[in-house]
Amino acid sequence: MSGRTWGGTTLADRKAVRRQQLLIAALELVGEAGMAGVSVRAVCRTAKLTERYFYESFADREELLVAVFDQVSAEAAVALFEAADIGGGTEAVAKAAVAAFVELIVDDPARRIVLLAAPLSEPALARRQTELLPRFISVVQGQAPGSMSAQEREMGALAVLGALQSLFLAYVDGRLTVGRDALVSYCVRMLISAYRVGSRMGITD
Amino acid sequence: MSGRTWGGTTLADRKAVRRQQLLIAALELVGEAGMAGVSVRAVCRTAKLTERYFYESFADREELLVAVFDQVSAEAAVALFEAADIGGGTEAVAKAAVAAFVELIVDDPARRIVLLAAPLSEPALARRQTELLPRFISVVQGQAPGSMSAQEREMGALAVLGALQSLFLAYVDGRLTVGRDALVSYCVRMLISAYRVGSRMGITD
DNA sequence: CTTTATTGACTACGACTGTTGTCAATCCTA
DNA sequence: TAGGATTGACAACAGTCGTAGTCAATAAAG
Repeated sequence: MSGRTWGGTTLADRKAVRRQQLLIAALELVGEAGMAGVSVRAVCRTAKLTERYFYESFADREELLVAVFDQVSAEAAVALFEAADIGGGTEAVAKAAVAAFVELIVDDPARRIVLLAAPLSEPALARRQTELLPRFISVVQGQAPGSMSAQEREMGALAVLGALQSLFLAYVDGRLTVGRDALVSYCVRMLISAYRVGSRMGITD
Repeated sequence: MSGRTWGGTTLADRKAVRRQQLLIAALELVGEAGMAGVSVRAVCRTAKLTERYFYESFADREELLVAVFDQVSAEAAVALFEAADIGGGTEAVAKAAVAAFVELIVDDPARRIVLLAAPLSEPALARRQTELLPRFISVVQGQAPGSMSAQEREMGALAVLGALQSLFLAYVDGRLTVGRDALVSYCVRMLISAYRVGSRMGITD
C-alpha cells in the first residue's frame, strides 16, 4: 500500500508536500493580515487545498500555529547560531546575535509576528516559546553563574525575552525612535548584565 | 434642548450611563473570552443595548478598547500610587508597588488581560501604553540619573515593561513556577538595577 | 392634542467561521 | 477492464461579524 503512487509520488510524500504548503500559506497570511488572518479556511484557500487536507495534518488551528512557530524558530536559531559563530568574548557574540536577530525581524514582518507577537496572544505559542527559550538565550549568554538558582535563571530568561520583545516590537512599530545601532548596543548590554540582577543578592540602592 | 429629560434624566446623562455600560460589558467579555470576545455586537448584547448606542460613544472597536484601557489603567495607577505612598527608600517603594501590581493582576484576570496582554496584540493599545509608560515607571523609580540620554531612558522603560509583562504573564499562566515573593523580589531588583544598563557606558564582561 | 425627540426591536447587506459529508471524476494496480 | 484509492468541488449545519436603516411605540414639552 505504501508503495502505491499517484502522479508519481507516494501518499506519504503528497501528505508532506501538502503539510508544507499549509505552513507556507499560514506564514503568508500572517504577513498579510496578522494572526487574525489565519483561519482554517483562509489557510486552505491560500494553499489551494480543500479543508479535508487541513485535517490530514493538523487537528486544529492551534496545532498549525505551533508547527509554524517551530519551523520559523528553527530557521531563526540557525541564523543566530551562524551569526554567533564568530568567536570572541561574550559581548562580541551577543552583539552579532542581536544584530542578526534585529535584521531578521525588521526585514521579515511575517516572521517577526510569529516569533515576537504571536506568542503574546496565542497561549499555545507562549508555552512553546517558554520551552524553547533556554536554547535561544544560551546562544548569547553562555553559562550562567553557578551561584544562580534555577528559579533566578528562569526569571532572568523570561525577563530578557520580554524586554527584547518589547523593544523590538516598539522599534518596528515606530513607538521607539532610536537608531538600529543604539538599539543593538542597548540590547547587548542588557543581555550581558541581566545576570547581575539575580547574581547580586541583597542589592540596595 | 439640553434641559429636556427622558425618564427624569438628560440626554447627556443617559449617554454617559450607556457609555459606562458598554465599558463594563467590554471588560466583562475580556474576562470571559479574552480580547477575541470583544466585538461590537457582543459588547452591545452584554450591555443590553442596541448597536446604535455603540456608535453614539465610539467610532469603532478600537476606540472602545482604548477607553477600556484608559479606565483600567487609571484604576491601576491609583492602586500603585497608594501602595507606593509609604515613604522609605526606592527599594521599599518599588516593592510595595510591585506587590500591589502582582496582587491586582493575579486576582483580576480581565484587568490583567487589559493591562498586560491586550497591548501586545492590539496596536492601538500598544501605542497608548507607550504613552502612559513613563507615568507608571516613575512611581517606582523616581528620577533617572542625569547622565542618561532620553533614548536610554526610553529603551530602559520599554525593556522594564516588557520584562514585567513577560514575567507576570508567565507566572499567572503557570509557565513560571516560582513563589510570589520570589517574583516580587526579582522584579524589584530588576527595576532598581535597570538604569545600570544604561548608566554604565562601555561595559565589558 | 400636536409635534418632536427618543427608544427598542428589528432587517438588510455582504461577507466570514469550523467541521464534516457527498459525489463524480481521475488515477493506479492487478 | 474492474475495483479501490485518491482527488477536487462542492453542500450542509449553525452560527458569527460591522454598519446602517426602518418603523412603531413611547415620552416629553408647549
